[in-house]
Amino acid sequence: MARPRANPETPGPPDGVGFLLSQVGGHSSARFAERLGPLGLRPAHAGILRVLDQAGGLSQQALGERLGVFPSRLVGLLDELGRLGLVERRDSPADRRSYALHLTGAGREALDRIGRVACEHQEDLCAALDASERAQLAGFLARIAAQQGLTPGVHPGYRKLGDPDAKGS
Amino acid sequence: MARPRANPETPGPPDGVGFLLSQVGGHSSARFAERLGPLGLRPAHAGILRVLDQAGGLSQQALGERLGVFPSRLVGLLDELGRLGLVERRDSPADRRSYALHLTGAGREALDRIGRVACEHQEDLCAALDASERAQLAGFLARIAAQQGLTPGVHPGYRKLGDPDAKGS
DNA sequence: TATTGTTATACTCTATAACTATA
DNA sequence: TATAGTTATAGAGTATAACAATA
Repeated sequence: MARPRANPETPGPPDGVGFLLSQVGGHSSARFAERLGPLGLRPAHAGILRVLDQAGGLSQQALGERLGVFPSRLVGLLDELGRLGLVERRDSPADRRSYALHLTGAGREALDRIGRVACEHQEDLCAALDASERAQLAGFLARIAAQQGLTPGVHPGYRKLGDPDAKGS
Repeated sequence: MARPRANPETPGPPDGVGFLLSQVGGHSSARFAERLGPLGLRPAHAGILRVLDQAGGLSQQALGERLGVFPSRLVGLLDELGRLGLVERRDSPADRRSYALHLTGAGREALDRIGRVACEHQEDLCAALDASERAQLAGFLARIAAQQGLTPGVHPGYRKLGDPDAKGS
């Protein structure tokens, strides 16, 4: 009764910012994953390398908490990174139960390659925008991310269940 | 040898537009899925309802091709939508193998509810931006989507493998 | 013989739970 | 008893392949 709403070119929310963000964001994720494939890595690996580059010596638990990954999942990811020689599980000096995670030299090189891949990716993705527009877009997205409480540099794909900060209801 | 590159506040691509799009886009997808939960629907259902609202009478094959979904996956999704009474599989007049898919009245109502949910979602998501900025953002995203060859209104989450248009290499 | 939709199967990914060893 | 990491198990989701009915 309110309105028929059928077939009116769908002008409302379906083409709104919410959907466009999901759509273009999903495309960006998929394309980045494709570009990472030839390096033998997935996006989850890249995120770990990045964190360890900034904060070497983390334990698996600390790393898992920072990214929002379950410990059991982290085991496999670190196994793969170890097999590729990019990350080392060194014995922790104080506590013999835990490891101190460190990037190897090859790990830092891989991170450089990932950075170049990310640059190419971004270049391709933003081909429709000039430099000033890209800066504006980055500003908008960073503000949204901050207001929504997203952790800088941490992809929500890591977090699957059980937010630690559930104050909403 | 080139550069140490360790710990320099990560100024380069990691905080670039490519990552921000993935991050905020993933967040948008996750939050929208949460908001859809109480309606008993997932984003994939919403996309189907939307297409059928615009193009009623489609066969499952035609719908699958438009969205990039495998036929076998579509069966389950349409079963669920049928069970909820939102979509009807009517007999096709010409070809008795295929169905003609139609939204029911309840399906159109559900689509209205989804529209309201999407509006709330977008409102919450863009709280950091004023109206003019949201319009600019939407413009940027629409231009990127068009240049990247994304189909309007179709989420890349449907497409999992085997692009029909692989002309790149 | 080709096509529409379906069912059956297998595979990937990830969370939950049980377990080992240290503390 | 509690904690770090691991292994084992199970569940969700989805692609591939085999199938029945119709063309």
